[in-house]
Amino acid sequence: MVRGKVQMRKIENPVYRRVTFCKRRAGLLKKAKELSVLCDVDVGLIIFSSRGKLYELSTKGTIQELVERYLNPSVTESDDSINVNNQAKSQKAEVEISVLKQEIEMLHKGMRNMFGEGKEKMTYEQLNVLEKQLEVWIYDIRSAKVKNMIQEIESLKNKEMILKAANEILLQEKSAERSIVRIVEEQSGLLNVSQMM
Amino acid sequence: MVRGKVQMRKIENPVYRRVTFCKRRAGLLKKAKELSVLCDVDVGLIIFSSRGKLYELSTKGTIQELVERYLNPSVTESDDSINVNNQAKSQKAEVEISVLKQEIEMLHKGMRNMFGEGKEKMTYEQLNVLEKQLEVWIYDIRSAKVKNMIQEIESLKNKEMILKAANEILLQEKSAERSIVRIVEEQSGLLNVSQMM
DNA sequence: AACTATTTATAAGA
DNA sequence: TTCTTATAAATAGTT
Repeated sequence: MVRGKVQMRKIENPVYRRVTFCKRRAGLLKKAKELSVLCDVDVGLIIFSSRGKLYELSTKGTIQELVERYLNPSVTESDDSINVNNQAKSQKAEVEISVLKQEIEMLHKGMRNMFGEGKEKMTYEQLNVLEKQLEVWIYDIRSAKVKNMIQEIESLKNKEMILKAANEILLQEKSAERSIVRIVEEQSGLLNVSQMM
Repeated sequence: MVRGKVQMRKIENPVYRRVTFCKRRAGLLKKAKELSVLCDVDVGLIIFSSRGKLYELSTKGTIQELVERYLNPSVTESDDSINVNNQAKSQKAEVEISVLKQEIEMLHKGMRNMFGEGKEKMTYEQLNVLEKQLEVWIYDIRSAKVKNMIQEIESLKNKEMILKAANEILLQEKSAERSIVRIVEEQSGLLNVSQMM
């Protein structure tokens, strides 16, 4: 029988783990079907056991079709820009993902720390004070340091753009001067002027 | 309260149906996560509401990856497929972002609940401990975010240096070519070559 | 796989 | 939506 709450972490004993997997898997599949029937929605569910065995349910078509149905609606772009745009998107997205992951990591850490100790007593008053404090800290971080750094980044990006433009102009001028050299060479009958250097 | 068994068929009243959907969906997602954690398995779950809204969970990578793993155990990237792949990546990333955002939302919710429910418990002593932990937490967030920005700044500074060096080289080459033009002018007896432009 | 003491989910009500 | 609460359902530990 059930004795106390179940700790939400991997069951280490492989026998118990397999039994629990079997029971809960059945329960999950049942619940998924029920949701689909009761609420008239489409549900796809895939479960990979640790040894690669697959259990799946999809209440309409195949799982793949469900996934495609999710992935497809959001794409309407001009043909030309799709590749570039996709790559840019992909990169931006990767950055965003890493930022979000960090944020999650930090939140997890914070939660763990808090739940580790924060079990006993604290007045509502005290909690309010603490919460305010937290908000102030967050505000400080966001508005002060981050702002500064964003400015620096912006300024560097500007510099980069200016330098790139300068480079382009220099390259153009250079090629123009090369043409002059070539013309002069032709007019003066000299060959291999560059050997003079 | 629950009155008698629930009939396993579509709930006709749209209001009840939506409420039930909301509750059972949350339950199903929770159970799916629990199964994943307790039994160390990978779970993918997609739910389409009747109005096309999507709710999804995937405990490892994206749902698409899970599906791919099912359909296509060994996926290697051929040159041809890079574009397609970029698009897929971009979309995958979007899915992942939505997942991460959901997770963050949940964590925030958890935090709020903690503050909301922790009424009138916790001694002053424990409050101090918690305060210290919050400080640590904030510090972590700060250093992580700042680290990211410092990296970006470093990378931009590098770019700047490279561009400056490139500029210098271009300038040198340009002036060298000018010299050549001058020499050629002198040797060929031509004047004001620049007027040719 | 079957049995139950418990926990967990959730339908209905607010 | 969210919360509360009575009841149904799921399931952990045991046999």
